[in-house]
Amino acid sequence: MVKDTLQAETENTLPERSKWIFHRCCGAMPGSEQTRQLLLEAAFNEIYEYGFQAASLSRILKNTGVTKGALYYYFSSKTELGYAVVEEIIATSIEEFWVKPLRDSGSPIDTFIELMQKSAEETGAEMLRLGCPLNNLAQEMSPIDEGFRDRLERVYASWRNSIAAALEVEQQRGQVRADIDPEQTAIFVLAALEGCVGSAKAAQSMETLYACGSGLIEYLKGLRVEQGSRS
Amino acid sequence: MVKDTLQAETENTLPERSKWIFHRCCGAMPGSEQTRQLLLEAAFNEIYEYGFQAASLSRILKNTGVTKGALYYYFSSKTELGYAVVEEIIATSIEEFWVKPLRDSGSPIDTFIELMQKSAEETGAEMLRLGCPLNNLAQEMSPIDEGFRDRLERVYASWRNSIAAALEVEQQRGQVRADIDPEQTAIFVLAALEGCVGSAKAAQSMETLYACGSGLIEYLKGLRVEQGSRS
DNA sequence: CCTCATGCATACCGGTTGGTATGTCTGGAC
DNA sequence: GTCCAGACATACCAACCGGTATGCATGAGG
Repeated sequence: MVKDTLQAETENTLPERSKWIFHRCCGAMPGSEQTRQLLLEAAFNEIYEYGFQAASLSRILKNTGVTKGALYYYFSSKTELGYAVVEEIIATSIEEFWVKPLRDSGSPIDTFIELMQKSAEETGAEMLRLGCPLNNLAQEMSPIDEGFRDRLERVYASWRNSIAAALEVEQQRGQVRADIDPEQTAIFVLAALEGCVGSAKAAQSMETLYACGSGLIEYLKGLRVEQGSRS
Repeated sequence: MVKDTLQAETENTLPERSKWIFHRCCGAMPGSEQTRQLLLEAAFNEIYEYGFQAASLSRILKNTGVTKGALYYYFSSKTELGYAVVEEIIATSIEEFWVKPLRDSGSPIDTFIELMQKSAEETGAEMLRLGCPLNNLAQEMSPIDEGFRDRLERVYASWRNSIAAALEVEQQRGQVRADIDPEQTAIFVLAALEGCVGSAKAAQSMETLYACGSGLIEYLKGLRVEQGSRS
């Protein structure tokens, strides 16, 4: 029944949702790469909602209308599917949302603060309920699976480096205090950011998110050189 | 075989580990409360290692030598066992380690920093690998189980309040800047602290833990009123 | 000495899990 | 028309899951 609904006439016809994914992710895709992408997106959602260990392949298959044979044609195991989600969904979305804007920005600290606000606005509700996908996976899987740890840490490193570079740029321009270590500060800023999201999720409270975000923003502004007289 | 090893002669004789737990937790216990406590401790370890959802009752039973009948005699379900772990293991340990020392301290901010260092020294290795038990559970279960969220948030609230109270005390003494809001700052400090532990866990790197901790300590010191001239 | 509740121990259950083996359909090369 | 590989679909599997029903030893109370 589900199958009938999903596979309308020809097998190239996919349900509306998958078409959206199809267009959003990669433009034209050869042959059945759509199926793979569909699975990746569904796996991401499933993992985001339940965590990797509790993520159910059957549920992913039910949600996509894809069968188990197809899944195991593209991914050799649940773990490999998880790895692919990290590398192809999570990594790229962090890259697009944080790393590129920070790299291309004229005043990166302002950009960082704007991205925090943008993130709260755009994905606020989802983030409040489920937290940060990257951090969720890292907390769950880092201690028990090296493969996940490697891949996740690579994403973190890229993110962290983009923050450190931003701080260094502003430092050389004299916009940021000379006595801070950009690398170390970047580590702390990223930790605090993830901590804020996590706290808000734990409390399921938007107020916590804002209170916490304000704290971080104040900290960031405190990194700037004091201008004018004391106050 | 396992059973033979564990139940030596009389059924009051418990393995060495459980005796240690027995003494550590509650002093003399009437009758079979030992079994309950043994289960709680083992369940805590299992949950700490794998998370709640992936925690296996069979593994807990294997590790303790207790049987399923005994477990379900004390706890009506896996979920109730989890709740009990939060209330009787996690809550009390946070209370003992953080809340009481902060409440009884003369200079709470210094005490807080000392507790951070003490925590890194005492449970550093475990914390590096597995993170903070409270935060782990909160991140995993808050979105999907209200019962967990309630109980965990209560622990967080107590912890947070003890930090806010500490800041307020120092503020009234003129040791801490008057322009900060103790409540909001406490939220951020706690978030940053959990963020630091989480980052170190994600990276599985002691350097990250120290770098991150230093960042937080600097932030805390920045809350103090500037003494002497500008510098 | 009998009773009865406490404190377990054992056996079993239906459901779900990740994983696999085999079958089938289809479009393009020749 | 034939062949073959890519792209799935179906059926099945052992392992494990949380949970339950029942059996049984034991010490205290009457």
